Amino acid sequence: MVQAKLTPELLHIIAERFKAIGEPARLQILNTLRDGERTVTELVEETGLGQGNVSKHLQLLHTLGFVTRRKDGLHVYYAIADRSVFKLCDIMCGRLEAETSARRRVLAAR
Amino acid sequence: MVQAKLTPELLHIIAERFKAIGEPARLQILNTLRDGERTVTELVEETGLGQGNVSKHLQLLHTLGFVTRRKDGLHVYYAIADRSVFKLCDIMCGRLEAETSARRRVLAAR
DNA sequence: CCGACATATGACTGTATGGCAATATAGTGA
DNA sequence: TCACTATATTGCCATACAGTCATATGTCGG
Repeated sequence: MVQAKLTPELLHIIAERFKAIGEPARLQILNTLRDGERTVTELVEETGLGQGNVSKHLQLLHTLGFVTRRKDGLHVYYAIADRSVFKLCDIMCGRLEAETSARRRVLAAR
Repeated sequence: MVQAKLTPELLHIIAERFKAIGEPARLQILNTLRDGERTVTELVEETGLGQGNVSKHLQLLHTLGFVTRRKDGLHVYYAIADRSVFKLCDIMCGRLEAETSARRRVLAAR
């Protein structure tokens, strides 16, 4: 949150996007797309999620700008729209590691 | 998501934390804490949220490591635990701006 | 001890949402 | 046109959760 004016509307928009990636299935989909675009069927196979479920998640991810979508005949390809989403995840993982380290230090001090 | 092994468990833990900040009220609380620790009452006044509501959100934010908590007599002070949460928000805002710019470019090309 | 104050917590309600099953829709080739 | 395939969509159900209200709990000072 840059020191810009935080209107309730902006808070809502930001929160909405965090909520989108606050779902394991959607994170899994994004991670699967990490090394290249995929069709829905491929995502279904690689994630083990149901087809209808994947489709629903993709719709939301597309609507909120997390993935791009292109159609080629029968096939629809989805890909990561902006790789900064992985930066978000990296930061969150870093926090987790820092927390874990802090916990280990507490235990070691006993 | 660093190229580390992404177990379902890790996905869940990461998602849980994104979900925590995927709620406008909690973002508002974090933003209010941005320039210094506050008591619950101060947060209630400054956010306009209900006391019970604020308390509940704080409990979750504390449990997930977003805020620290210290007690001083009658008062409990909450503060930001790790300022990287604002880095998360900055990145998300940056994405929004990029999206908005891209949209303006599309419109201008008409 | 009691009253005031600050905070946490429990119960309830209404709304949102993930996952599933079924079906609709779109595209292709024979 | 029809059958097949890929994908999107709809409706339903169970669960999660935000917000509210009331109450419980802890602290302090007279």
